[in-house]
Amino acid sequence: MNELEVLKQHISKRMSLPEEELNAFVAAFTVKRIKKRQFIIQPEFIARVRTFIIKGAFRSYVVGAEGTDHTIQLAIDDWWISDYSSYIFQKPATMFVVALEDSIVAQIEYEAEQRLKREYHDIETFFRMAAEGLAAYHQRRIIASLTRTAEERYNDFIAAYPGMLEKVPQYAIASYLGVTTQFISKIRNKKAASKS
Amino acid sequence: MNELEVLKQHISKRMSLPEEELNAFVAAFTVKRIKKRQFIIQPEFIARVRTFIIKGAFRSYVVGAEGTDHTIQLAIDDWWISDYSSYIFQKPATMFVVALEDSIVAQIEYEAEQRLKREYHDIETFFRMAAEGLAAYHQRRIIASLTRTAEERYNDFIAAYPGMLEKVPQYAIASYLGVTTQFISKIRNKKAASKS
DNA sequence: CGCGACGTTGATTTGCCTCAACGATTGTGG
DNA sequence: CCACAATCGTTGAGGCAAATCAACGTCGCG
Repeated sequence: MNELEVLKQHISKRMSLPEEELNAFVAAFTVKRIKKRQFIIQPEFIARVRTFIIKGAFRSYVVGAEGTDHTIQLAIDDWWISDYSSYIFQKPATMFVVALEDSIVAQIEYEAEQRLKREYHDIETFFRMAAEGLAAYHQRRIIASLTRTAEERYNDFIAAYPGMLEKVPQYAIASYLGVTTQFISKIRNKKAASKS
Repeated sequence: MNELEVLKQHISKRMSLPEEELNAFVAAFTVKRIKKRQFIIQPEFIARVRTFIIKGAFRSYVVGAEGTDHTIQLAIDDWWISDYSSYIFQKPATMFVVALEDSIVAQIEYEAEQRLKREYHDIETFFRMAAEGLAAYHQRRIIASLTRTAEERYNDFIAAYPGMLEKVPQYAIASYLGVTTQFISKIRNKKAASKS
């Protein structure tokens, strides 16, 4: 039970729901433990659940034609992760989603989510707002990729998500930003040099 | 009235609504004519309306530090356009949105949209699905920018949106794809050469 | 007609990648 | 619990995709 408390607070911070409704919502989730390097989604399979991270870290990525992988999302405590398109449209995934460390998550089945949204107007609203926030977030990332250099994007990233630096390996951040790990490395030691 | 027919069909294609609800929805929109080069959104101002394009073409863009502009969205008949973050969060815009040709649009006020979503569960659902679709669309663009070369992105773009090529000037497409017009030009004449 | 908007072409430059080799951790099987 | 292998990050040399700079052609429109 206790672990779902985190999810409960995540929800009520965003939207005030009547006690009964909040309980019905949270009750639809199942807590699960995921080991480091374990995949929760793989290409070809349909993402049947939406995953909330109670504690831990995940990375979603696609593998390009040349075999290099590209990070689509990085997520730690109190975030959601999935192959979004696969989950929303219930079509085969194109991404991998893997745990970067031993994690605890809460998952809701697609059908259960649909039922809740149908039954409770407020929960429909909750997911509408979540989707809007996600669209806005994606758009900021697009703007950053169009307007900023690799070095600026790295600095923006660590300023915006300081928690990520500790939990997430360098190569994941590099590939999220669309640069090589070597280049990140060069940025870092340039910064270190300029500080002394 | 007649012009709102296009909007009506756009909505009912995505979601079947009871006649009464559909009418209430469409009635909340106002038809407007916008001249080429006219701005419907500018930085600093709050985007108070969501705009559906009945006929025409628009471009939204931000101006980077160095003064060059970067296209965030291109939209033609049967699409929506706005400074999304500004509209959703009712905060000052950071983008320009400008008509690329004389256009006819249908606009809904933020408050009216909120009221409709509160009153009709189905309309809440409509906007939830719209936001999800947008998030998925943005995500595809992010994946393209991470995994594909400029040339591939250009070819993908014209394959996916052939209608854009005719209505939208080259420089707008270039800046949407994150490349220069010169580079697009080189791609095109390379393609022309290989065809002969 | 003349000017501004739009596109083209070629020469040069650059931000970031690739390749390669090497430390420092972390993890794991014997 | 040690040894050896992965995993992860660093450093440097060389290369390339796409940008920048510059000059010119063309169309549409006031």
